[in-house]
Amino acid sequence: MNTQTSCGVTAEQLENFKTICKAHGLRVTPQRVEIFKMVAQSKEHPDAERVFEAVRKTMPNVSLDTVYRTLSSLEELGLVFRVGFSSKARFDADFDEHYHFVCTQCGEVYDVFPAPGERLEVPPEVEEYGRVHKINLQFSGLCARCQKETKKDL
Amino acid sequence: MNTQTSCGVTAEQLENFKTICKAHGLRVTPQRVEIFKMVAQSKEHPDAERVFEAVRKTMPNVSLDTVYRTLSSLEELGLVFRVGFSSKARFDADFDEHYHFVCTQCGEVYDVFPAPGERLEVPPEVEEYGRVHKINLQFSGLCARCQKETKKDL
DNA sequence: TTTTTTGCAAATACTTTGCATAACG
DNA sequence: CGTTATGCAAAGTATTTGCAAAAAA
Repeated sequence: MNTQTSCGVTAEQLENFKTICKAHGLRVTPQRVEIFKMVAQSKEHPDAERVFEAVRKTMPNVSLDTVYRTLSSLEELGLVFRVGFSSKARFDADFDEHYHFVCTQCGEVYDVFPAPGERLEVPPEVEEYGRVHKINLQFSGLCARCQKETKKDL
Repeated sequence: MNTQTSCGVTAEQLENFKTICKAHGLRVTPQRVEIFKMVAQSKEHPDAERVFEAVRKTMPNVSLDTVYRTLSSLEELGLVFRVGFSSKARFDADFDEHYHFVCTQCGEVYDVFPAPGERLEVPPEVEEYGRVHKINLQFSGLCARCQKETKKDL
């Protein structure tokens, strides 16, 4: 069974990756290259373990912690991102339709209630995948408070 | 400093909670009541630890694992939900605007690319909280494959 | 050669589970 | 009373970290 992980990364993507690494003072190591290629060519939203298994095939002694470290680095460089939220679970009991603004710096979660006219509709193509029970819309960025904090520090 | 956890739960909410518990054969224990009240009245999207601390004030010997267990139960009953995603991190390197359909049963993540006309706009009120760097829109439900599986089992 | 990165192992964070006792209905 | 839920302690996952050796610039 082929879990469709293949397809390949373009030369430009790889160049871009190297350029960005260098621009941030990060060395272009074979581990980083392989890990980036794996995520970039995958269509399966792999977790760290999955990346580890895949990379291990061509590089038998990578370690899982290098995968974790590299994924974090790539994320900081903006070359890769996390699907959804993660880490610890947070709960809500407000079933009125609303969205969240999550601050990437302090982690604060703000509720955003849409004005009557601009509530989100489920696009019809989504229904092809299954029946939607819940919509989760999350905006992320630097919150106003952290923006101020950052300015103060300059 | 008051982290605005208060405000109170309505009598109807509490009645509803009790009714639903009973309907599902779950006992209405003081722990469940307190934990539900805490989440329902909170505006801060608390994590398990936070619920634990809060509930402990009025009920000094609740245990953290009861909080975890109860939050899971309440979630199954549909009285509470998780904000965002959780558990393990999954990565993506496709920066073309797209959304995800996540199957609540098998965990599969499907990409959904919006048609040109129906791309999501950032509602203006969101910008009040901060500058949006990333949008994460996730639909969840039972995927087509799991729907079939479920039918088969009957 | 200097600094960064890696692999290893150990630590940490979050969450779940087994079991005897306590509590609900 | 019978069954379910709780608290405790211990086990699991997911992820992070300290450190010496190895590799990049």
